[in-house]
Amino acid sequence: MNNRKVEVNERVAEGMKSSVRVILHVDLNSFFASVEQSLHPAWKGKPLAVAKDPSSPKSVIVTCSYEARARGIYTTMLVGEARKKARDLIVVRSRHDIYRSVSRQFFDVLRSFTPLVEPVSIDEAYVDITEIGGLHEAVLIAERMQQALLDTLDLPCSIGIAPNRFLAKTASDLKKPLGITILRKRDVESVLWPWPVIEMYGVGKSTERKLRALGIETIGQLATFDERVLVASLGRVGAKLHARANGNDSNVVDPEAAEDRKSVGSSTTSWSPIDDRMRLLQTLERLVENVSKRLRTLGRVGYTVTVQIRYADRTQTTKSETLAQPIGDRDTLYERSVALFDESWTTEPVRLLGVTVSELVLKEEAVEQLTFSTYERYAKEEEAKRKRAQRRALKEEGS
DNA sequence: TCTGGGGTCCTAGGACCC
DNA sequence: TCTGGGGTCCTAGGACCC
Repeated sequence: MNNRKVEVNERVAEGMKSSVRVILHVDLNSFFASVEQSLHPAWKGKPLAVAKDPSSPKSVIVTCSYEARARGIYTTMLVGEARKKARDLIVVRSRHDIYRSVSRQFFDVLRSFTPLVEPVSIDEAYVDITEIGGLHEAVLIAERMQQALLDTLDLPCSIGIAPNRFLAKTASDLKKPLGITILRKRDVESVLWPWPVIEMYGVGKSTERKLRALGIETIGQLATFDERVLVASLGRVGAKLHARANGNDSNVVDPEAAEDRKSVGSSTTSWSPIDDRMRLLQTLERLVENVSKRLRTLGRVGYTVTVQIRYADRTQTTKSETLAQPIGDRDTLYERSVALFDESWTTEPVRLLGVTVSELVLKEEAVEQLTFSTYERYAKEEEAKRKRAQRRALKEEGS
């Protein structure tokens, strides 16, 4: 009996009992640097780094080409350090507007294969190809996708093929640049289990520490550990990591997920901490303008404003406020941000200042709500606010 | 190697309502 | 009138990712 037939039968059987899917994770290789190289072909094959301010040695590198990596350059390295390490390094100013627009084209290329595309960040997406081919055509589809991205956008990518998001994501990391890697459920034990837990997507330094306290060092140990103990120690994260270590991930590819942005923010770090209120407010104003502009482009407004302050000693605080009506315009946003800033600033020198607007809604919907149910909501919120203020006053009186 | 800016999701406590 | 349980919203902070 021919193999293909067996495979197809297997697939049908699998599909009937557990709705097995075929998921791709597509990851653009050193995205910003690749965009710059495609716009300046003379830079191809050369060590190239992208930084916010190439003229400042203290600016940090955001991305760099593989040629730069080969010379020991890495993301977050200071421009000054990098130039010392590679004398012939080309450092270019980052141009986020261009990257965002190329990113949209990237997703469009993926959508020309299937609508089941979920963008997850500026340079990566999940694609569910179950309906357009399934497992036995997956490699072919991945190859065509990779070629299409090279042909139309001149961008290299790595693709992971797997039955779920987590494994697809892990697979795309295995071969860079321009890799195509399949990771089956049955490969989990031999491939993933020997790795130290820190290599796993979703495990950072803090979780690594907690896992080590439980005697867990490898993904295999995590997979076979008592899940109840993990949950007791790590909460929901424990259950999620335990599932992943066993190669399981039930999250589906949801094209709508990226549609509703959760927040828009802007922050800036100054090399020498600032303690002058006027200068801090000027910075705040710049941040507010940036956020407001981007909200306008997205056609969104938000209910919650958050101001973030990081002091010279790296301690950090956030102060946020949820409003009765969503805002987005520069003036109101600035006014609320200043109020939040003044409430939380200790007058200590500030290293980082940030403004974020969240609980976003479409502007039209916000207007609709206003004519509809918002009056009610507004009245309720105001009432709650008054009560809160009253209580506060009472408490202060008492003390 | 302690250095950025953009995000998402989770948790926990307090307030409030039913 | 007192007491309790359950659910939701708000806020602050933590962890993680690219």
